[in-house]
Amino acid sequence: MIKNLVIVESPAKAKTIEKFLGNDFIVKSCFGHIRDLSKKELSVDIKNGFLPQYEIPTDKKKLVDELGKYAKEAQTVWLASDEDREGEAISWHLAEALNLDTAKVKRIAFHEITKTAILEAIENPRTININLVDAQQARRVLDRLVGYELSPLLWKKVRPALSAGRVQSVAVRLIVEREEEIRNFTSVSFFRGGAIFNIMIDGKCNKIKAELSNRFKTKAEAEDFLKRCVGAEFWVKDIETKPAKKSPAPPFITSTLQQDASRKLGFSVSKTMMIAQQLYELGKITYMRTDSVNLSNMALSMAKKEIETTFGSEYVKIRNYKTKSKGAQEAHEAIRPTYINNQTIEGTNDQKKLYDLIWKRTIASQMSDSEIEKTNISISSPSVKEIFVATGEVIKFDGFLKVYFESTDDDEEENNKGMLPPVKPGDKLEREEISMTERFTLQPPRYTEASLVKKLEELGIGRPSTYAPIISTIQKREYVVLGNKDGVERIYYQMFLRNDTISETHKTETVGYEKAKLSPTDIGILVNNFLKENFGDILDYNFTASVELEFDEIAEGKKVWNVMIKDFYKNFHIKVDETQKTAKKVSGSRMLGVDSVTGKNIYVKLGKFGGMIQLGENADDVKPRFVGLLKGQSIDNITLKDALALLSLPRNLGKYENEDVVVGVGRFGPYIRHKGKFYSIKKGDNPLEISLPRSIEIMEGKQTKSDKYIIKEFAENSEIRVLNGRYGPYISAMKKNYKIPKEKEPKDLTLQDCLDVINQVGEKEPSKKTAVKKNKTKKAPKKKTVGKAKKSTAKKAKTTR
DNA sequence: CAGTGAGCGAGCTTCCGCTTGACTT
Repeated sequence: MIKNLVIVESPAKAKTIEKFLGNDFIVKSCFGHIRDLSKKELSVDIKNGFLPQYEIPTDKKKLVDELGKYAKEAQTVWLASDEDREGEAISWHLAEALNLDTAKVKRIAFHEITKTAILEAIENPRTININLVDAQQARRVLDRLVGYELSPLLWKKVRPALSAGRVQSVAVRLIVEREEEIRNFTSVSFFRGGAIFNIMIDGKCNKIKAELSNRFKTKAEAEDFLKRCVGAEFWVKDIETKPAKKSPAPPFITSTLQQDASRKLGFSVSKTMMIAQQLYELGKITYMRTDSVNLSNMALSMAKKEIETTFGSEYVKIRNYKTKSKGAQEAHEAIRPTYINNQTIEGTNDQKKLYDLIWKRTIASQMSDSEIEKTNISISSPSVKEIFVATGEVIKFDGFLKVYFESTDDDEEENNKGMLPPVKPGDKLEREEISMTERFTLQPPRYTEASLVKKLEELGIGRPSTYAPIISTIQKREYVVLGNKDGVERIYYQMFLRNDTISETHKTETVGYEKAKLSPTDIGILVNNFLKENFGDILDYNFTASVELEFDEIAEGKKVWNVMIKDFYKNFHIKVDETQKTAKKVSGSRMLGVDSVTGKNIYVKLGKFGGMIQLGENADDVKPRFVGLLKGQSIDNITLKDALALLSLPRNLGKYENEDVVVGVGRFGPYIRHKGKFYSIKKGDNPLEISLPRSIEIMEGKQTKSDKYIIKEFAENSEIRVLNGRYGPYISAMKKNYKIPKEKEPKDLTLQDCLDVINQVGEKEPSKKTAVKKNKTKKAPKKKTVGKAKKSTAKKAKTTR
């Protein structure tokens, strides 16, 4: 006989809470939602008040049965799902699916996992708030209607298996439009002035670096300025010192953790979440999917104590932060260490790094402001009207900067400004050098995973639990790709005035180097244009915000959920029908020009297998010619010249071993054909330019590569082989793969060695659970990690003259 | 492995938000 059953969402939470409650309580987890609309069909009865048809997914059936058994036995069932819209719905679904007697159901909620918070919740139970549940149903049904009516439209009008939705389609739109901005951007150059002055103080020479307060648009103007400075003498005109303050950033929430881990640790969004999940399950940090910057009173007092003992009481400043983000539901605390007195933890390197970041941010959020003194020295000359300014910064009190420095995406070489020498107005300065450097306006940056999350959060689109999945969905659908771009070299001019002589040099720098940035694909651009044209209201950046307002009204009982849905659906569905009937199939077809040899039209369009060039009309008696685009080419930016080059394929390079070597583009990309055999041309070689000798090299290289694939074969048993795979050498036997023991050299393995390995693994089979877990921790973070975000203008100064 | 792309029509695909687990050497 069970007295009390408590159901929470997360199993880790269940474990913790069980410790706080006495023996009269058993705590179980429902692992999130237990019912949903069927995946197979719409499952919304449109004719019948949009009644949702819920079902228990197969992988949840066992769990629901189990919970049902406990609930039946229990005197009281405490539904303790999160206190937000989704959480309320989870409680309601539990009550419905478990067939709970209302008399024995009590709804409780707590925002922090502390004993006092939980006991207090138990003291103050309530009933399920059906208005809030209805708001969730409205959200769920709206998303289903949008997703399941727009997606099939795309299958018909663009390409099968595509998808659209309230969230993902806006995410794609952001990336597509940023790319358009970049394409329409033209970089403008200007000249920035700088100077180095010297002054003797107490027999010591001090240098002052200063910047000219205005810029010049042209080289001529810049040069003119230097000419005017010939012979000029400079004095300190004015000194201004003012105190400044910097305040720490609020504690982490999901989005800010993702951004900071991306900038400082180079983690991808999904990697951050995976490591955070591990830390949470180990009891090291609080819940990692949260939109609240709030810290519990217990956490605040722990932080206070920790700061006092580590840094001193003058470093303490307890603060309450207010959540700013749109649509925040604040069901949890901010992300913080469970025990703030643990400055470090045991664990993997990644776990340690992420914990360190969380610890520092949490601690810093409760520390004093840093106090800075800023000094501006203005320097002028009677001969020129322009003014130089030297700026210096002195930290009077470091405050929170002692532990944590918040970086931003767009910090332009803010070199740490040091102290300035103690000069007085009227001091004469010796002019060592005045320089003019050509700079360029920067194009808008492409989104990183983390900066996309930031933008989505600003728009109130998506939730902490969905940021990482959104990014993977839009990549899985091939709407966007995460890629790197090599920089290009650019020349810039520099002029100097030294000893009243003007000199000029030009230098080169590498710009536009990018790592792990999101850019749209052809299909992403086409789908976005299609949706924007026909469903502009849903793609509107404010769509989510405006429906959220309505959900809030439903939650407050001011609106009826299915009336709201009806109002929305009426116009939406008409538009879907209309588009279905009238819109033409989208291929992105564009005429590039006319082929001078055949006189036929040349088009570029998106075919079943990607972008292609078409020569001639579909309606012609003769079938048109097709050539696939090369990697890096897109239907969006290809030119007639590129198309003509592609149409020149397949190209005969000449003879090798008395047979023709032909280069072309086919099903699997560019290839070389020789004696009926195909050889793929990999990245780095261009089929339009490749030479005969290089082709021969590739053909010969191919043989050695396939040789390398098989390390060892055994005459006695052809089913067992030692192979070289993606993750290194392994044993393959009867379609199963085995790890090679560390102490063995792959190429020296005998058949017996292999059999031993296979048999050993067979013995281990029964202890599945431990074996699996071991595996998991060992190789989990092997996925490619995103490198540290680098500045887009990496200077590689190299004097060429 | 194999070097397409027309058109026909079968049967398939899809949303967002809660949670973790999983047979990758």
